[in-house]
Amino acid sequence: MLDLKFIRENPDLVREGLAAKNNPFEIDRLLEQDADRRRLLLEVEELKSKRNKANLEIAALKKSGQADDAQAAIEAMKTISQKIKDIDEEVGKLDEEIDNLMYEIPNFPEKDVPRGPGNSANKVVRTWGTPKKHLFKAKDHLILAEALGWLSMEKGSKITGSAFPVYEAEGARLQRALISLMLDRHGRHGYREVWPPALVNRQSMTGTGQLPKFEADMYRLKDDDLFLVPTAEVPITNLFRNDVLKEEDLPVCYAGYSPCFRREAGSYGKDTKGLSRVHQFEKVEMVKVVRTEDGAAELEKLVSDAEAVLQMLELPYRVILLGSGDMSFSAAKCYDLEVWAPGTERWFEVSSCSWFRDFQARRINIRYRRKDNGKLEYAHTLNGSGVALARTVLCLLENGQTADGRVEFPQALKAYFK
RNA sequence: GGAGAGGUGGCAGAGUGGUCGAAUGCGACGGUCUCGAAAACCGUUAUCCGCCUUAGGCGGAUCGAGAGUUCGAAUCUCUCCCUCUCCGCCA
Repeated sequence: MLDLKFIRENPDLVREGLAAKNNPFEIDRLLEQDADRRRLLLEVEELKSKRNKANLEIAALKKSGQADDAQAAIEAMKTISQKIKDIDEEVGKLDEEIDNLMYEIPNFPEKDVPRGPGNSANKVVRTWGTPKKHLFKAKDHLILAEALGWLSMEKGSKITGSAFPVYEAEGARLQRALISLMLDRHGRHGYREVWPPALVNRQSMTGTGQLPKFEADMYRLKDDDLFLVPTAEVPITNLFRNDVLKEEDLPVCYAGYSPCFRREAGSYGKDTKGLSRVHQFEKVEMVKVVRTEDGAAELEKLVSDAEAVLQMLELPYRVILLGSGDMSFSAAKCYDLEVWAPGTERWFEVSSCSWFRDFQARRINIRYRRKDNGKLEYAHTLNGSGVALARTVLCLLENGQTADGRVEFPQALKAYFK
């Protein structure tokens, strides 16, 4: 969430940012409630101050045996106490309303994020490799992999439901190999490997912003009020919930694998062929907690760490800086990595790298202590896929296919097939 | 799943209705002493919010979370969460 004080002091800046994000959130009501709250606070705190003083007097009177005077003071305090209770209740109501609003206000984009509705302002900032064009008629990954016995959507729908892929033989080993390759590469570059739970509680989902707005997109275990993680971002970022880190320990970088579960409610029939949009996929996620002044630079590093994986896999890709209208709720700046799939003949998003500024840290209370003055400060958080398996597998299959229906894997991956 | 114990400041640990934001010890930081260090001694040692303000000051809140009783709650009552021990079950 944003800083209420910041909104109070920079209402125009916030208005512009939210409008650019295609979410013209009405902050006037919020500011009014905030003013009301502070007015009431002033009033009730004065009463509480009075009460605290009276309490001391009552205690002193009782101690010195002046029971009558004490009783009179107690009687006098009854009305004040009642008044405090009433105002507190009002303040409490306002607090709740303000809180609810605060949770619904999206982050505003950085200044250098191109403005525009929807994906209209998205910008390709660089490309790597040349999109492959096979000399033969390229198959799409589904036909290819089903023929090889590596993938079955049908078996998945029999045992679970639609869009739950089953991988077999080389297809299954490919999953395992990719996870290892990615974790190894990130481990060599300073990311601490972590294997988080795939189920998280409501608090964690709220902390990283999936709740309350997107509950319908999540799988939920009703009896325990637990959720299947949509990304390892949730458990890994929440690892730091309520923590106070030392400035010297930043940046902290974690990389972890988790299965990712997405209900994709409302998107039935939209690019649902094969592996392009599934309810369960595997992903290695990178998460960083950094100093406020390092956020921008760390985002660039994060993107290049995700790119490194694609380069190892010899997959041609492009880097897209998302325009203001296409960014997620919590992001301040975001890059997507898209890989060309010559069979399906389109680009697939296999990674999304975001910088949240202190938006997440504020929700979830991740702070760090400054070394020079000992002050506490909200940290900046970032995360990025490094990278998502299902679509990467899709791209590996379609890029690596041969005229006779086999698949040639990149050198770096072969080491993991031994 | 059953039975029991417990959650207090960075840690250990006292506190069962009234000058308790909280004794004491340890740790950390600053200082005295020392060529330097140790020891000893002295001092400091949370966070959030609001108000006035240049520094700074004043006030409020916080003892797992929430609700309640009371003039007044770390202390009493209720609900929830978590941790530990024993038993059962299990990979």
